[in-house]
Amino acid sequence: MTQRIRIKDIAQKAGVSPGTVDRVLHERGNVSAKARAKVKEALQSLDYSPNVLASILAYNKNWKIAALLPRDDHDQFWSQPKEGILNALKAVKDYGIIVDFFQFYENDLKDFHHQCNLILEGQYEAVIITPIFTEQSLSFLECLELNNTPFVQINTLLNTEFEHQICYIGQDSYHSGKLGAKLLAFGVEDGQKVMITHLEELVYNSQHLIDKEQGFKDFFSALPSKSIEVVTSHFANPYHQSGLRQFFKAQLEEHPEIKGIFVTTSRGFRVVKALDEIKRQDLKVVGFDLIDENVQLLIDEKIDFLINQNPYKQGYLAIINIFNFLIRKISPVSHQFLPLDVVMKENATYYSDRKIEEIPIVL
Amino acid sequence: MTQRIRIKDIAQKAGVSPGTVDRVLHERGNVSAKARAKVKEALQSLDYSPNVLASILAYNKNWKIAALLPRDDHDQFWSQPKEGILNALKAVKDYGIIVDFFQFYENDLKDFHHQCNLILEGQYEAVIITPIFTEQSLSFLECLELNNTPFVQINTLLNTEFEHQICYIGQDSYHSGKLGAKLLAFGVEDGQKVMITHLEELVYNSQHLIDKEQGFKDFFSALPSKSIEVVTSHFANPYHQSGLRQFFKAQLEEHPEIKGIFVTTSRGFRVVKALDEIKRQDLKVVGFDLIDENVQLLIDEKIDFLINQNPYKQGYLAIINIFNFLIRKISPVSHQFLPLDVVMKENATYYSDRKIEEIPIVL
DNA sequence: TAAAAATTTGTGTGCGCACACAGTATTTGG
DNA sequence: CCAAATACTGTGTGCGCACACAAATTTTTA
Repeated sequence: MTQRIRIKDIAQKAGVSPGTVDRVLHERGNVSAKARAKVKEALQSLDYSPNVLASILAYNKNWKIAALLPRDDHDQFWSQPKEGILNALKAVKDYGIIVDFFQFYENDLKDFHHQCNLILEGQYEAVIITPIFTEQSLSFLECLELNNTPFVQINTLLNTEFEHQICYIGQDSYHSGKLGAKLLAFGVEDGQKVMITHLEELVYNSQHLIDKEQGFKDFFSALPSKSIEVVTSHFANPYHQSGLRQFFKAQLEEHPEIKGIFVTTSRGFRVVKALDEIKRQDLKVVGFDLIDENVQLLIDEKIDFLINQNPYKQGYLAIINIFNFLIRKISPVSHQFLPLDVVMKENATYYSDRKIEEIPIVL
Repeated sequence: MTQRIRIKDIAQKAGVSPGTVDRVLHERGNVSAKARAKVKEALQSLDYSPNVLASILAYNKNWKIAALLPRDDHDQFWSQPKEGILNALKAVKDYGIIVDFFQFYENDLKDFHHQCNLILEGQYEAVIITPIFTEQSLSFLECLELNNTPFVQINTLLNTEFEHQICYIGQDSYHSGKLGAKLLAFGVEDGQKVMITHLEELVYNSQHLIDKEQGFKDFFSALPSKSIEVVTSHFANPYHQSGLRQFFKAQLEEHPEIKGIFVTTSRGFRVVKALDEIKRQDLKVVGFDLIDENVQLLIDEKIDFLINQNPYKQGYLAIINIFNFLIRKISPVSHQFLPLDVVMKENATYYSDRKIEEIPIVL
């Protein structure tokens, strides 16, 4: 029964009242130099650390947080950070943390802008943002800077210096591109080609896609053993299946040496579908994200590898970091790169089943 | 500012005193049927959930937990679950959780037995055990059953039914063997051979090694495209480097078709060293665990893949689950299989750097 | 039917901390 | 040198809950 040191114990040791200790701890001033010295010494020698439970209970304050994410009704990927946020919330709700969601249509700049304004009006104490539109996100973050509102970036990193940025949580996109290249290279011989495909509207307004492409290309240009050419392509509307089919047909006719495709978004399953339709099941496919359709194709051996971006964990950690920052006054590591999980048929279930991840919630 | 519902609110709504509500919540009896009904209804309609902070604070009780692990002064692997336990502890120490470590020499049955006895004498409220010796662990767990002491198994699973087992946390060894086989198969052609090597003294008293071997063999016997023979071997003393060299020399001379080696323990780096000494750098090597020596060889491209057993997380989750079980009265999922991480040169740093994992600590 | 016993209910205290306020010591200025 | 201003210090209350104990009510018994 190691007795924990309380403020009262410090006060006794220093020969002052608990109130004085409290003043020193919170730097509220109104403490004589002599008393402060005695208290500081007692704190040191008894190795005091506050009982956070009691502290929070006494604070009796709520913290409002805004979460700006794409809507998850069309794209299963975006339901995962949301789920992570909601689960982390279970862990910290007794600490007074409240989250409001602001979700925008993934291709709708105006909607994004609108949601940003709603957040600015709402007076939040911290913001979680998925800055998938580079320019618009930058101007929003500048507003937050002016408001002294701290924020966390998840999923996509805008690598600008901000005073009030708490941290970035997500993948190292550049290295995920490199890893994708390595995985694709397993099945590709000297002299053959590989293709990198972005299925996205505004590719070059999306930093993470640019970074993935760079990593992918750098891997192949640094390969000593084989010479493999990289074909770059993008297709704006991933929901237009017949267009997608035409697109791949044309690309593959132009480059018959292509043996593998790297899909930089979570739409790998659409690519496989298009390839199926044009009877090209022979190509290696490496994609991103464990959404149901992709995992099924992994099991069916139509996708070779998926790289997991840990979207669930991104949301979870965003809340935890905000909690640490706001309440525990702990400044976290500024760039938190989540693991680049290599998912294949043999280990897929251990990633897509999230039952374990929900357990570690500490109330 | 969503006002949280307190016991006081329930009492008011039900027209009774807070004491009565408390009695209903904790099923302490001494409540009339009428009062109980009113309280239960109020609890339902107001959707009460207790403020755990306040609850724990008022309990003012400590929980003693024993952790039985191999010593970590010879084997870096075992320092990781310990580290996980210590970090989880930071998260829950304010809830009154205290851990004592009992560490035994990894090859010393007597020492194991001795540590078990110390735990039994110590009156612990829960136990974390690494049951690497099957028989001896079973008899220890039976003692815990008699004492009504709940426990968590980590790392190795003894798949027996126990009444007081909280859960198992660790890898699915069988499937990790299968995964290892798949990874090794990338570099092996039809008609060639692969070897599985156990570097351990008491192989067949260690359930996880048996399971890995089975998974490994099952993969190759189910392979439709190629026919690859599996050579099974074990070497008792991993610290005897010259013996190890002799051992591999003999094995590889007997089976010159061997193109890859699967090492079922964390001693892959010793295998590579032995292979280096007999000038066989051409073999593919797949091993386990991100200990420094292994990671270095991964970066040097002398080990092709490592499978991460997440030992840190095992320790971390053990504490969290015990916390949930003892304090929050939540019975967790009985078998928590951690992901089978595929680690290679390109993503190694994202696994071996544990700075992020330490952040999510709540509290 | 009254007293004793058993059952049910309400009140008060403490967990460790944050913060308000009252109380005491020190400094300043006329 | 004394009052007023200022600087410092101690005490008390509440956060929501668990639990002990006192008070009130009902039931049992003679």
